[in-house]
Order: sequence, then C-alpha cells, then structure tokens
Amino acid sequence: MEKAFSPAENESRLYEQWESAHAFEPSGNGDPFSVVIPPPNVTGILHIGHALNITLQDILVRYQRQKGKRVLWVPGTDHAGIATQNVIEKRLNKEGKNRFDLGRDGFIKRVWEWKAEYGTRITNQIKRLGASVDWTHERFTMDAGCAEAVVAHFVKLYEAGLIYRGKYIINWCPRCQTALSDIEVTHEETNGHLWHIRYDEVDGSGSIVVATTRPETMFGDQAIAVHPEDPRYQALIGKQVKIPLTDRVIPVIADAAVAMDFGTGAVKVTPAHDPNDFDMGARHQLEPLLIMDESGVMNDNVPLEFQNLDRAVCRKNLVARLDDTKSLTRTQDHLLSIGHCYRCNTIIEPYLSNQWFIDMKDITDPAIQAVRTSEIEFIPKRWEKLYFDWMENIRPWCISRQIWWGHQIPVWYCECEPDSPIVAKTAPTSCPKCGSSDIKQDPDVLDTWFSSALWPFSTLGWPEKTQDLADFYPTSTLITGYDIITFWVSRMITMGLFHMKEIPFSKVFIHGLVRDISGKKMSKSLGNALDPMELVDEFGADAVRFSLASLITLGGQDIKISKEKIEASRNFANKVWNVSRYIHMILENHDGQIHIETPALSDDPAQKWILSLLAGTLQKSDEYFDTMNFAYSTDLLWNFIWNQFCDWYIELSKLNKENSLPTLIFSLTQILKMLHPIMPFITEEIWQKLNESGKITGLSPQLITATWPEPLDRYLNPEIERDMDMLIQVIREARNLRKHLGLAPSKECALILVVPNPAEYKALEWGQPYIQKLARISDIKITDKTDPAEQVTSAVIGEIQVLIPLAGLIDVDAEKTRLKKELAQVTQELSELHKKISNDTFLQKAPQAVVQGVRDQQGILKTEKQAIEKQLLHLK
RNA sequence: GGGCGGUUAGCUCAGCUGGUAGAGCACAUGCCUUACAAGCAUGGGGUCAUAGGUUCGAUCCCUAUACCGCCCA
Repeated sequence: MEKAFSPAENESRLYEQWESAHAFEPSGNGDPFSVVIPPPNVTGILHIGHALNITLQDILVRYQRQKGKRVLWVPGTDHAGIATQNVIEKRLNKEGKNRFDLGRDGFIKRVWEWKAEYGTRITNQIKRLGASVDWTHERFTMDAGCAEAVVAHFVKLYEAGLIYRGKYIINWCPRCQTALSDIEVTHEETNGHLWHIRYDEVDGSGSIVVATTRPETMFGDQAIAVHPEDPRYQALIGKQVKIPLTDRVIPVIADAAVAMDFGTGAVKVTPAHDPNDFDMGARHQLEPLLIMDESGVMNDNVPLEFQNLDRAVCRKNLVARLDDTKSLTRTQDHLLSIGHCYRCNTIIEPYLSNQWFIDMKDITDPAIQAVRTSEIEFIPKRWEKLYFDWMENIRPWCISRQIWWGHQIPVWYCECEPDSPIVAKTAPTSCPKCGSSDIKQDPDVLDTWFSSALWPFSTLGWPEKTQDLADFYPTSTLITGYDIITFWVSRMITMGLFHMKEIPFSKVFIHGLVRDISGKKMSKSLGNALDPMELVDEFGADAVRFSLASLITLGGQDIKISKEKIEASRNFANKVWNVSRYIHMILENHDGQIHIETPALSDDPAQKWILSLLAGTLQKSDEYFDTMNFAYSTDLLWNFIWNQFCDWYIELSKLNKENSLPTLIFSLTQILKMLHPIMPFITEEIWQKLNESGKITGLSPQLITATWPEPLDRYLNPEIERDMDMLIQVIREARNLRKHLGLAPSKECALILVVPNPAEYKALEWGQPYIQKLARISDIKITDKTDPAEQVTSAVIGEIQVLIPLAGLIDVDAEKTRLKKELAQVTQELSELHKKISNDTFLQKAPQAVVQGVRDQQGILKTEKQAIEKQLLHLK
C-alpha cells in the first residue's frame, strides 16, 4: 500500500467501479428504502449546502443498503424557472439581445441548449461527492414524464374546483416581470420615511392629512379612509377631496380596518397597488386604477411631468413637488419592512393582475393531520411548529409566472368566450364550443414549486401506475434544509396526500444551513463561500463528508465550516489508511489464510479488550445511524478508531504480532464497514487492498455491498474494560512521571507499583509487559506494601501508588512542590465531599446510589491523600 | 409586533428525564519510538451570558434581562 491515500487518483475510479457494478440500483429482497433527492437547479453549481444535504442522504442510504434494505435513491434536477431564465437573459443581454428578439420558441430552444451544455455539471459534482444515487432513475422536472405529471396535476386540481383564475393583487417583480408567490418575497427592515400629505377638500372648507410610505402611488388613490369612530374626522366622512397636483376628486370613506394610531389616522386607498387597499376598495366598490406598467414605470394615469419615470425617480420628484406646493406637511423617519424578490432582490410591487391560484385551504387538512398524528415526523420536532403555522394560515397560492421557461399552463382560450378557459391534458385543436381552430394557449408558465410538489411520485412514474410507484412510494426519509419547509415540504405532503392518498415520506430530517466561520450565510458576493469541489480537490470527498456530518447534531442548528475542520478530517482519513497499511504489512508477512468470519476468541487480554470495545462501538453505531445522529456517529468512530484502536490496541498488539493478526483483521473489517457510509472511498479502497492480498477468505468483492456487521455482544466484557482502563491510567502516570524527571523518551527506567487491592494486583501482573513496553520500563516491581527506603518520584491512582525510583536524579524540591499541589487538590475535593456527606437533608433526600457514590469517592480520595502524605514524608 | 433558536476552554461545538463539565482545532513542552510528522507522548486552559426562583443539590428545570441569529406579520 502507498504511504498515503490519494483521493484525486482513486475516487473517480472507485465511483465508476460502483456504478458499473450496479451497486447503486435496488437489489435483493429486503424491505424497500427509498429517498428522493431535493433536486438542485439543473444549470446551477453545487454549493456547500448541497454538499451537506447530499452527504447526509448518502450516509443514510449506504447504511440502509449495508443493512440489507432494497434501496432506491432517486437523483434529479429542477428547471428553476425564474433563476434559469434570468441566467439566459443575462447571456442574451451580453449579445445585445433580449428574449423577445428570439421569440418564445427560440428562447426556449436556447435554454434547452444551455441545459444540454451545463446540465451535467451539477450531476458530475454529485458524483464527486460519492453519492450512491441510482442514475438509471435520474429525473428532471421538465422531462416528458414530469411534464405529463404536471398537466395531470393541474387538470385534476382544476376539475376539483381548486384552481381558479382571477384579478388580485400579487407580488410583482418589475425586473423579472413576473408574479411571485408570497414566500418568494423576502422582507427587509429598512429605514424609510412617513410622508404627511395634505388633501384639500373640494369645497375649500378644509383638508385632511394622510401619512404614507409610498407617495408615488397617490395618483392611483380612489379614496381617503379613516376609522368610523375616529372623533377627529367625523365631519369629513363623505366629503370629497382633491388629489394634490391633479384634478382628480376622491371621497373620504370610513372603514374599521384603518388604524387610528398610525400616522395621522387617515390613509390613502390605492386598490391597484396595495393588498389591504385592494380589499378595502372591494368593500367600498372602488375601481382599482393602475398607475405603473409592468416595469415599474409610471403610466399615463399620472400627470404628464411624472409619466415614463421609474417609480423611485417619480417618488423623489413628487416629494419635491409636494414640498414646493406646500402639500407636504411633514416628513418623519420611519422603519418599515420592504418586500424584495428572492431571486434578484428588486423591490416588489404589489400589483393588480390576472393570475392563476390554488385554493390551498381546502386540501391542507389531511396534510396537517398526517403530522399531528406523527404519521409524518419532523426531526427535530420543533420544525413542526413552522409547518403548522404555515399550513393553518395558508393562503391561496399564486402559481402562474409570466416567464417562458417552465411548464406552460395547460389552458387555452377561444375568441368565442375569451374569459372561459379550456383546460385539457392534451392540446385541443379546436374550440369545443364554437369549433373554431383559432385558439391560443395561456402564455404563462407554472411556478417551479408546482412541479417540485410532485417529486416523490412523479419521479416514480406517476400518473402512470408503475412498478416503481408500487415498490417505493411512500418514500422513507426526506432530508432537507429548513429554508424550504414551506416552499417544498409542505406542498409535497399536501399534494402527495391529494393525488396518492398516501403520505410522500414518513420522516423529514431537517438540517441547518451552512455558514462561514463568522456565522454569515455563504454567498458568492460576500466572497466567503467555500466551493465544495475545491475542498474535494484539496482534501478528498471523504474528508469533506466526514466534516459536514460531524457538525450535524440533532439540534438542527446552522453549522459553521472552515478549512481547518476539513483538514482534521483528512488527517483522520490518513490515520485510517495508515493503520490499515500497518495491518496489511503484517498480513503480507503472514503465511496462510485468515478466515474473516471466524474471529479468534483468544486468552490475550488486549484482544479481549479491543473486541469488547468493538462490540460496544457497534451497538452505539447502529443506534446513531438509525436515529440519524450524524455528529455522534463521527465522534464515536473517531474515538474508537483513533483513540482506542490505533493509540492503544495496535501498540499492545505489537507484543504479540502474529497471534493478534486475526483480531487485527477482523477489527479492521468491522471498522471499514461502520465507517463506509461516511467515508466511502477510502474504506472501499482499503477493503479491496485486503482482498487483493489473497490471504483473507470471506470478504465480499466490494465493501459498498458488504453486509453491515452482525452484533458482537458475545465479546462484551466489562471486567476487561475496567482492568484495561486502570492499566492505561498507570501507563499514563508512569509516562507523566518520566516527563517530570526529564527522562529522554528513549531511555528506560525502573518502576514500582504498590497495589494493595488483590484484583488490581492480578490485572497489573498480567499487564506487566504492556506497561514495560508502553512506558519504557526496564525493571518493574509490583508489591502490596510500600517500600519506604527508596528515593522516588510518585503518583497516586486511587489505591495504587506509581513510583519511579531514581536516586540522585530527583529534584527533591520540585517533587515536593508537585506533591503539595496534588495534596491541596485532594484535600479541597475531600472537604467538599465532607460538606455534602454531613448534610442531613442530602442523606435523607438524595438517592442511595448518589450517597454511596459520594462515600466511595471519599474513600478513594482518603487513600490517595494518605499516600501522598506518606510520600512527602519520605522526601524529607 | 408575534414566534423560534443560540449564549459552555482562545476557536468550532458536544453534554441537560438535575449529582460541580467533554471533544476536535489552537496553544505549551519533549520526541524522526521502522503504520502514520496529515504523526507520537505529556501538559495548561472553563465562577457553563446576567439576575432571581424551585431543589439536599442547577450548565441542565422555571421566570425575567441582555446580546447574537433566523422566520412570520
């Protein structure tokens, strides 16, 4: 074996080997276990959040596969309507063109070309992470099957009366030129102003001052509203006022929705540009008046001087003019929340337009129930609160988008009845009413999430009744970030239950978002983004995966990642490689075969010990993988492999190399199996190297399809673990004493152990060679009583005294100082225990075991104290 | 305005059906001990945000407060 594992030279080869062996495809007769990947944007690149998400799924999936499940992990990508269209439009801009120059068909063709060119980029990145997805099941939200599903979905909802079209205020992005759903708008607290504007009464008798954050919309005002019980304005209700700078006259109306304590208590009502005003307008039969076009530019419903101005410029000019004309009575600083497009961050315009909606409130009940009854379980549970909050206050979902890239709405219109849509699964050739062939399809496309909502079953073949659907729906576990619980998770559950009458998955594992080391969200514009592919290049996929997994605790907190963390994981991988290399070397020098399925049960204490630890590790490992406690899994394996197996067992086994080989090999194979879900590449490579040695029988050709370890409970041995713990402590103390003496590590010395306890005496007796080897001891003497004659440096572990006799070399003063410090420590602890034990209420109320624990501890410390005092006396 | 999460060693985080704290990294010291210097050995380092309360006993439970982050309106 090479001195180090080279990820760059081996990972892609191993991946291809797995894939060509069909290892990622469902096989066997086990229970099905299926997962659908949260589809990334087909033309995007993989960011570290994806890497985290994919890593966690792959760990779960590989574990379940090794456990013998019939595993299907469906990969795929999303067409990401607005985002992708934006990218292509930017490209066109660079060529000095726009989408209208190409026309709809030409533009869409262009996007498909782009997809053909870049669509494999992200799937290759998924491969580089080692994701064991079944590529034969790969899907795309705009492939033929998904498209068919989307149409079936739309038609079914329409026929159930749940989809409708209408004029409402929606969130309009003037840059993307499309409607957005409520959750596609992000709100930002912003320092703005509250402008107080005076509207004069037509009859000249007085005026009313309204406060507004958006003065430019005043040209669309259709009323001024006050609260019906506001004493300040009683006389004004019903009066007519004039909009400043215009001749338009509007009424003062009374509406209970007006907040008396906001601003002046009087508000302008602009039904076409504000959702609340729209509702109020409907109550008072006010006609909405649009004053901007779709780009946010003022139209000819405003005075000439403001026409064709951008809304922001208009505001600036208007405020100046109002000030000049004394209509502006006051300007206040005001903190307000402004909606922005989540794709391009442009300020959203509440805009009146004709859109398609789904009436969600009629179909969410089963989806709410499924989580209430724990049929679907969120991990961590607290996210259910967000889910319920969203679902129980659900509003109509605006699903139409005024873009070209996406699923065009399956609706046609005929001149004969332009307001009556023809909804059909396949494009009609003529109008069913008048027979005219002059029919036009609705130009809008559907929200991308409309198709994503079908993902757990559209990817398995729905609306056809496929074998995949029968075998793998419902899926098992969904793993995703909390940022798309409302966008995606809630809608999959709703639509899964609506179409399939069955939940789409039984568990939803929610992980945090990846942030940089200072807690900021990673983004390209901030320059703090870590490119997962660069990290894979530098440290290997295994190290990146291990690092990410090690940060995922069940609390679901956001995680911070740094290169240092990944470097540490790379070092761990190197440790695994090197211990394997060491065992491999012994194997090569070994004559004969090792039978892996029959590990030796030897009398060797070290072997008994490591097998006991291995058995315990396996138990916990199963538990942590089953509960998706990823950080515990990585901790457990790191600790067992590095701190127990490598640091201690390997060293102990060197005393008994040849005899230890079966245990070494067996332990290693179990380690590889347990570590494989997290670090698939390096473990697979080591596994195959073991196989290539030709000296081991019973190994499957590939680790990926090797079965998970059988329980090893028969090896559990608490006595040997206790004895070895003690032995390790003795060795540590001996090393510590040597260090204090300034002894060169290579130099051997003598050791005396005073051990009054017979059981400990016995263990130290068999442990004698281990102590000599690991603490570099030439002569060792184990006795049950102190020999006061010698000059020693000493330490105490419970009843055991560890002494290094070294007449002449010991700095008596330093030794005294050290012992006195220890004595003070022990005395302090003893006095605290004493305080506790002499408290009557403690004795009465604390559990027996706790009281006994304190007593035991007291006994041990007393012994230690006496020993230290005795040693101090000897030094005089 | 409402809600959620966080505050533990220099850094990143564990720990919490309550019995005075752990890891990795970093740091210090000494080592090329033939698996590994991407390493080995040893060590230092924490009034568990603050103030109250419950309790024999609180990092853990309760109530406030402060600060940080996120979500919703």
